[in-house]
Amino acid sequence: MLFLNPPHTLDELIKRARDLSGKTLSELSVLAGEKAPPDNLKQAKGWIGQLIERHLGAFGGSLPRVDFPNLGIELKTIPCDGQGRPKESTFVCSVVYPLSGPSSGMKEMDWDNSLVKRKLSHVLWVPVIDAGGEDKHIIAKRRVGNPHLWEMDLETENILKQDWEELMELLSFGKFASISARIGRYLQLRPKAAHSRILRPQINEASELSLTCPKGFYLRTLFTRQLLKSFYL
Amino acid sequence: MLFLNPPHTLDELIKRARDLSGKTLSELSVLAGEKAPPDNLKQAKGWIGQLIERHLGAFGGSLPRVDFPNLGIELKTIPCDGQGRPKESTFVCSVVYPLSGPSSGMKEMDWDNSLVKRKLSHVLWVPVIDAGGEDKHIIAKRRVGNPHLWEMDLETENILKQDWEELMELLSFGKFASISARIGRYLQLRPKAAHSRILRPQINEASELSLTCPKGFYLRTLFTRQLLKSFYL
DNA sequence: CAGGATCCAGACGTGGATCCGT
DNA sequence: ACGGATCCACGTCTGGATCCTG
Repeated sequence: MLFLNPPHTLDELIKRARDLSGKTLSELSVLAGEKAPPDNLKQAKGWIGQLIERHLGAFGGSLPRVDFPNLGIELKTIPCDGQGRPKESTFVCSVVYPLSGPSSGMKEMDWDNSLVKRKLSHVLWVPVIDAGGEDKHIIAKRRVGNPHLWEMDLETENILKQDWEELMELLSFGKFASISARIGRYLQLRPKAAHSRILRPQINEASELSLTCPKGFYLRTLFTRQLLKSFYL
Repeated sequence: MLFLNPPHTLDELIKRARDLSGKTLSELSVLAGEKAPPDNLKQAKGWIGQLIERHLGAFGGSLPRVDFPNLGIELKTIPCDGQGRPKESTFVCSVVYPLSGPSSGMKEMDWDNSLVKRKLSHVLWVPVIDAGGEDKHIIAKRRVGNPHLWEMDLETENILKQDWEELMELLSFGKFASISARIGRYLQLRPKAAHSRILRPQINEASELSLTCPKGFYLRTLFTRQLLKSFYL
C-alpha cells in the first residue's frame, strides 16, 4: 500500500496512518518495493522518515512548507524506545538569515507568521517503536506505532513562542557567540549542516561579516516525551 | 594528455593549449578516457567546453570566477564554421540581482569591479572548427584551432563598459519589461535558465514584486567574429 | 544525556554552452 | 540571423533525521 498521491482529506490521511500502525519497517519496505532497511541509520539517517512519507503520500522535496499543504498538516516521525518514549530531538526547520545584521530582521520577528509556528500548529505524530529483547537494535524490526493528530494548545504555544522570540532575538542581533543548544525550554537551536566546516557569512553583533555554522530549530526530547505521554492518558 | 592540475604559469597554459590545436574532438575524448563525442550537442550542450577544460586543467565547478584563478585567465571555447568564423554568441556570466529594487544596486554599478570585466580582461580563446564537406555536422571530427591569448584593449573596453552600464541601469531600476537582447553593441542580455518557466522574484520599476526569467550576459557573435578575424591579420 | 557533529536524497542554482522558430 | 528557449554536469542547499563524545 504505497500512496504516490497526497491524501485529499484529513480522514484519508488518518486512515492511511492507522493502516501503517503495527507494521514493521521491514514490511513497509517490501510493500514499497524497496531494498531492505539498512542495518544502521548512520549512512541513511533520514530513511525512516522518508519511508513513512512515501507510504502516506507526502510531498518529498526540500521545500520549507508543511508536508501536506492542502491539509495544513506536518508529519513528524519520532524514534521511540521499547516503551514508546522518544529517544531523540525533533528537527523543525532551518534558520534562514537574510544576511540581515543587527535589528534589520525585527520586522520578521513575528511568531504568528513564523515557519516554526506554521509547521507545529497541526502535526501528525507517527512514533516508530524499537523491537524488544535481542532485536532492540534491528532497524527492520521496529514497528510503526499509533499515529496522533495534534493541534498546538495555548499553553504549549506560549512556551514555544517565548523560546522562539528569545532565540530569534539572538539571531537577528547577530549574537552568534551567545547562541547554544542550552537556550530554550521546548525549542532549541542546533547545528544543521553536513559537517562543522560548513560556514556561512553573516553579519554579527558588531556589524562585521563573520562565518557561522548553519543552524536549525529542534524540539527537545523532553518536549516530545511529555507530548507522546499525554496521548496515552 | 589530460591535466588534472591547473597550469602554474601562463607559458604552461599556452603550451597545453597549443598541444591541443589540430586534434579532433574524437582524439581528445580518447585521450581523456571518455566515451565518444555525442552525435548531437542537443543533450550535451556544454560538452565541448568541458572537454577542453579537462584537457587544460581548468577548475570545473560552478563558481563565478575565472577558470584559471592563479593566472587571472578566463577560458572561452568558440564554435566556428569551416572558415573559422564563430557561429554562436558567447556566454559570459549570469546576472545576479540581490532582489534590490530601484536604485539600491547603484553602488554596485561599478564596471571596474564587475564580473563581466574580470572575466573578459584576459581571455584564452580556443576556437573549435567544423570539419569540411560531408563531415560538416559531425561533432567528433571538429578540430581544435589555434589558441589566442587576448587582453582587453581600451577601445573594446569602452564599448563593453557602455553596454554594461546601459544594461545594468535597466536591471538595477527593475525595468524588466524594457530589457531585450536587442540592447547593447557587443554585450547583450539573454535568458539563462533550464527553461522559460523558471521565474525568480524581483523588485520591479514600481517597487512591486514581479517574476522574471534569470538572465545572463552574452557576447554577440558579431563581436567574437571581429575579434577572431583580427587574430589572423 | 544532550550539545555539537554528521549523513543521504532530491531539489536547485550556475557554468558549460547550443538549439530553434520566425 | 538572432532573440528567446533550452539542456547537461556538478556543487550546494534543505528536509529527512541520527550519531557520538565528554
